[in-house]
Amino acid sequence: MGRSPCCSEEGLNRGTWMAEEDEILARYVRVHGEGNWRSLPKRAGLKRCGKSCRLRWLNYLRPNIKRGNISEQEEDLIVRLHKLLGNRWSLIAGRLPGRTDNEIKNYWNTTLWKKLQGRPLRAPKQRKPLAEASSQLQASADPYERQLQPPSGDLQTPTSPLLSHTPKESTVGLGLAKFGDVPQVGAGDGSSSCHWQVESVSDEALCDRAALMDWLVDEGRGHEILGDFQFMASFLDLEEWM
DNA sequence: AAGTGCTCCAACCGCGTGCAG
DNA sequence: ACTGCACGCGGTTGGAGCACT
Repeated sequence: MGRSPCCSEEGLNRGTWMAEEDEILARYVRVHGEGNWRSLPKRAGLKRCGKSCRLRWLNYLRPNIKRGNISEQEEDLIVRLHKLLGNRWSLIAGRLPGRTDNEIKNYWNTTLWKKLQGRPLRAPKQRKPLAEASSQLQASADPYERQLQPPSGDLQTPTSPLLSHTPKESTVGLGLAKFGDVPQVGAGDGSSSCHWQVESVSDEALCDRAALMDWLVDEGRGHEILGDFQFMASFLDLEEWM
């Protein structure tokens, strides 16, 4: 509905974040937690709009953000998830701990897309060290402050029933959770119809959803399903139906 | 060394959705 | 039912830095 004007206020900083701004934001969120982004800048004393603060926190200052080049394993997962989910970067990022949707989107648009099209790639640019602010944060002993990690390739194990926790994805997750057992794809007649069994929504079912996602992403089966987007369509229909 | 073009990625923008009143 | 706010998402942009000439 009504879109609130954002970043229209005069006198707000734009563009690259300064070290001091990072520090103020990180300290504020550490103390007060995430949320209330709109009022955050005023309360924290930042000359930024809430949106900008939220983005900076989520994409850069949040603890456990994984910096560094995307590993082969991560890349492979991105490709397969993209086949499955399309440009739903936040969902894809939900399967790659420490990676942000923005990062994955950028990686896709710059590197993977070209790779898949067989276009030559320039040698991967070494990420420059974080901005000064971040290196200051990095040096801190505060456990809340960002932890820089090399790409570990240690992908998320499906302990969480949902891919992420935003309301939108929760809805998708819930929708899928209504369907219990892993679907059987490919009825043998060449079609890729799916056979679902409707179950009531329960915690158990929600957990099955994680298993389902793993099953989808799993080597071989992923391709089997993804060769035909009928399966994905089921997801979307389901989403609307919810 | 200087100029130019290209790449990458942080940040911005606009829109959709959920929710409270 | 309607309105407005807050937030999240995906697409796009702009500039810093690199490669190439």
